Amino acid sequence: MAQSQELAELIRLHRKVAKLSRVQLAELAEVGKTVIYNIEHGKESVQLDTLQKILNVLNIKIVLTSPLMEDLQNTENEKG
Amino acid sequence: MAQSQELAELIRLHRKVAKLSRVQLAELAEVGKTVIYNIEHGKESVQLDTLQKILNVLNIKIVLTSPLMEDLQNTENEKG
DNA sequence: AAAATAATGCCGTTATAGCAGTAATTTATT
DNA sequence: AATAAATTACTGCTATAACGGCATTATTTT
Repeated sequence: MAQSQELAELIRLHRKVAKLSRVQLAELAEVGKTVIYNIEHGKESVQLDTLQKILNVLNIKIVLTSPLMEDLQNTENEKG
Repeated sequence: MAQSQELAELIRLHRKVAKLSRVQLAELAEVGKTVIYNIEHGKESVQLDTLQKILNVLNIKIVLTSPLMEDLQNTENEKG
């Protein structure tokens, strides 16, 4: 996934496009403003659930993929 | 993304398929075994970077998507 | 089936993520 | 261009994620 720097800019970009200040985003996401500050300053060490709250507000989805999951997906579709 | 329960089973499934014990996975991922134990027991509160280490070993990718990103992607491809 | 080996479960401790508050800086208003 | 308003930066504090160690349970070997 995104390196810390990328995550930082991803969040920042989405926040800016949404015309939100950090405090506003923090309030909407129901997290402290420090988290957003930290993330945007390249700190990769964020709780998954905290990040999720922020991503939800910004309409960003986390998708997990793997060869195994794709295989299972395919097998699922081939049944018949 | 996956709820905690789903993440738990996602990790467990991949670990099992890879024939790894928690301790082995922990060592490969260079994290404590407690983290894996916690995740597999449905604890959503995990550090992103810690989770990343585990997912790397299990060959699971985190992908972030959003309408905005897709728009930018499209605009990028339409240049010409 | 006993012994040995391995895996899982759980606990006390420690480092730190996330918190609210305040200072500094930037932007908007008159 | 002052003043006000808003945003960002930084700080000390607290709750807890992650750690290793030990106990328990499961699996394998003889």
